[in-house]
Amino acid sequence: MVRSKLDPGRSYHHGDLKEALLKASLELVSEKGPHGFSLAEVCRKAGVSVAAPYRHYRDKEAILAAIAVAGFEQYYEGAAAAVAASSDKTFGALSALATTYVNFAIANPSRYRVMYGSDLSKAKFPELYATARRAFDVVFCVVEKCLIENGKSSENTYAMSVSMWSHCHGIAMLCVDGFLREIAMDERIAELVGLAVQSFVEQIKST
Amino acid sequence: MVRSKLDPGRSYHHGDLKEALLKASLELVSEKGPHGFSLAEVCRKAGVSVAAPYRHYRDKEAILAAIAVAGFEQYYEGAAAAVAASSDKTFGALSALATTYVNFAIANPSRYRVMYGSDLSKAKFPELYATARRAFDVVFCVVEKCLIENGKSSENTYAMSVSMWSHCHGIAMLCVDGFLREIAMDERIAELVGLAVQSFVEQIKST
DNA sequence: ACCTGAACACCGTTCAAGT
DNA sequence: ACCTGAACACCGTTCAAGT
Repeated sequence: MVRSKLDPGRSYHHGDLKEALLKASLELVSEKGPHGFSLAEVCRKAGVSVAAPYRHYRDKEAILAAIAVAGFEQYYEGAAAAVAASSDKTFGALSALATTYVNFAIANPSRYRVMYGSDLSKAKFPELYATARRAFDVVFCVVEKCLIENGKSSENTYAMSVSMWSHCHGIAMLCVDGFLREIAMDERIAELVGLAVQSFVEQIKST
Repeated sequence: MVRSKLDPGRSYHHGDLKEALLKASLELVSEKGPHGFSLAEVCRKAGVSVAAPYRHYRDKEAILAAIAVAGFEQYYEGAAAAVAASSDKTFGALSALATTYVNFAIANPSRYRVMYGSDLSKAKFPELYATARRAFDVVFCVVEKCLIENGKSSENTYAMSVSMWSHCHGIAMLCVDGFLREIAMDERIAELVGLAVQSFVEQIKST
């Protein structure tokens, strides 16, 4: 492969292999799922040797972490947009957010599972948790607004936000792990999200 | 190894290797987690060759399924006992059930992840989903009682039960996957379970 | 600096061969 | 019927060697 030295974006053999590997990884994980995902096949997809990734990522875990970070960022964009697009900034925004959350998981089941189920420690991948935290803050802000606008103390905002997150995460996880498909509820996900939001609303109104 | 022919419980070399492999698998998955779990190491633990398991389990997936089934059964026992021990058979039982659910996950994090995150299809492992369904039925019955005793229609029992399950599952999953530990909420799990139950109660009372 | 080729340890699975 | 030994394809990781 001959490359011009006047082509600054491209390095020796490949030119931004790091990005190409991430792209191939995102594709492969969507195709084969987290369990079928292998670094070797990513390399084949990217057309490089199996040793090539180690110049750009510490190990397989680091690539999974990159997938996870990309996932949280992608979700964050959608979540922020959903809240921004909502005319009602309290319960309406919360409903839009919950729907966005679960829809993201359903649209990207394998990525979603990598995001949460890869045993990626905070010590090794602080960026991952920072990105996840940024995504969580969207819920936090909406919940806080719900509490304040309804004349409630906001001291419980954190716990209430985690509770709402948990509820959506439970729906999303059961769904992507196949436990709602198998128990015959796949076309009623919207109903479940509705119940989650409703129970949250009733809880705020009653306390 | 010499064995008497008068010893009927023990077969050729090992004697109930199937059970021994399951036991070793349960230990190993608890030690190393779902990602560190390997069939080869299970064989080393059980003192047999790597080919030995294939006489008793179709493949690695089948052993994971056996772990999952054992997990759902163990949880089921605890859940049924918790409901039975509760004097209040409606919201009190529901609260006990939710606590039992999340505590099971926290006490057996790796097993819990195998139960839900192993991509075990209903087609290949119908027994797994039958056992999971049995566990779900405990929630279903309690939720039904909650609705009826509070003068509500029970036509929504199924969706409400799945909603409650999702909420607990979300808390449990975020916890075992390390997302509550990292966001500093590990000693407030009971509070989260309390909020989940409370939101459910308010929802029933208000509809 | 970036990538390849070859090597190593490890794993899942199969199959002929042993008891 | 149950298990072993050997084999095969595959994977993650390392490292000397190439450009």
